[in-house]
Amino acid sequence: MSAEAEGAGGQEPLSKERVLRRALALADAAGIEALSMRKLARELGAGAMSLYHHVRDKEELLDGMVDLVFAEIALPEAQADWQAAVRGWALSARAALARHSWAIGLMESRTASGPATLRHREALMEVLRRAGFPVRRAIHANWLLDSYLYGFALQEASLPFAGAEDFAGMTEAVFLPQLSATDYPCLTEAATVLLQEGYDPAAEFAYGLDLILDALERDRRLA
Amino acid sequence: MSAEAEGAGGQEPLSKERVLRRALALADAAGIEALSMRKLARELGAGAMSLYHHVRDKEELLDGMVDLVFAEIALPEAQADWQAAVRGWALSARAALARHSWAIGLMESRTASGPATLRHREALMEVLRRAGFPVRRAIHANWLLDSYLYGFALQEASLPFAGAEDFAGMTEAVFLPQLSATDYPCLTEAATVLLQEGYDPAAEFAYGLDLILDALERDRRLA
DNA sequence: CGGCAAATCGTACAGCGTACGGACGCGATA
DNA sequence: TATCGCGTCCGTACGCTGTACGATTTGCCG
Repeated sequence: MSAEAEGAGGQEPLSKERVLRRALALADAAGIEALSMRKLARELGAGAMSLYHHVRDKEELLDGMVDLVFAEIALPEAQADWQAAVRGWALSARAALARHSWAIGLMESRTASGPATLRHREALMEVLRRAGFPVRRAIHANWLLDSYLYGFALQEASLPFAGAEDFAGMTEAVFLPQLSATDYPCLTEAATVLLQEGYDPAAEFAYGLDLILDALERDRRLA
Repeated sequence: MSAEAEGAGGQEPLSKERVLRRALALADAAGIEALSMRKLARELGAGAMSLYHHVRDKEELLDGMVDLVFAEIALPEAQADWQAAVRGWALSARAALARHSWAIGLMESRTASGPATLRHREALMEVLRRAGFPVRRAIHANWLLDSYLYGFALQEASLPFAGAEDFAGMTEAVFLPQLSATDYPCLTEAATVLLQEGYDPAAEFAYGLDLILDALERDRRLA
């Protein structure tokens, strides 16, 4: 069942790359709290301490995993329409963070950015500068976009359901009864509406993103 | 040095309230990773297992701590100007999350909202509904505002420096050398500008917040 | 073959969350 | 007053964690 089969033994030699990829897979499958050095080593058909020849710490492992997630994000394409470039990048980033929902929670404790993360920050900043944002406004825009992206991912990760089908059942069975309709009228109203119309994280994200992009374009024009 | 002095013994009896407050103080002082049940109990002048009569799990402890932080946030005042109401709430929320920077990282793993958290969500939704947002748009606005708030707090928490004075030294000593100016021209440009002008998280937050509030007001009017 | 460096791993240690069961004090009941 | 139940407290123990240390194995070069 667990993936360490890969033939009969851990033949292919360990490497940072291989360790990181397995760690990512394990976190995806069992959650970040289930990722321990011993379990990871077992999956790789190795002893626990062998991992430390490819990774200084568990911290370094986690750093690498986050950077791997960022490497999945499509870089913003250099094109005439800066809004389209940023939009594509943001949608891709949200999807990646949703695929690996443990990653966003790791970011708070991680202070050093990996190469993939840096490359994205650089590319985004370049798009903004090219679009005509002065440095200072480009910085503001960058903070705003990153904040929205990370915050949305954080909320999405902390939702108690995974897919759209879980949503209906969960809301009806857990949320609404728990919510006193007299204490929280507006929230219950919102929950019932969401229950009827369904809930699509990607669409929700796009809605706010477009609002922000419009606002930034106005900001750019009067710069 | 550690705060368990409080006289000569742990005279005042334990209570969930007291446990939570101490836990919050410990996390503020030593970081969330330093918060263990044993250490917390020692600070309270109690045995480790005594805590479990006031808290089911460490999970429940963390839930309670997060809710305590939310209780520090000023509820949006019901006033004519919905933008001012939301603005005050958001600024207060960002400040609280910055005071307890461990809180935002906890949110990813926490799915159940405490009473203080629920009250804020309800109050914010009520302000939006009263301002004339239809249900669906109010939900969008709520997601957008929460996302920006949480994302900003997350970024602020993951900055490698604490105050404005650390910032200058850190940037000069760590960031810029690490950043190859040829590989990351836009980022180095941004860093040098920030270094000159200084960096104020509260002001940065307000900038993006006002952009969002303007965009939402436009959204509201054409609803 | 010898030898050396890199890679692997067994053992051990301190610390973690917490299950379990016992000890204590206190108000209600007989 | 004696007994009971109950809420609170806590000592001990178990299985797990990250990882320091030193021994062993492996692979390559002469």
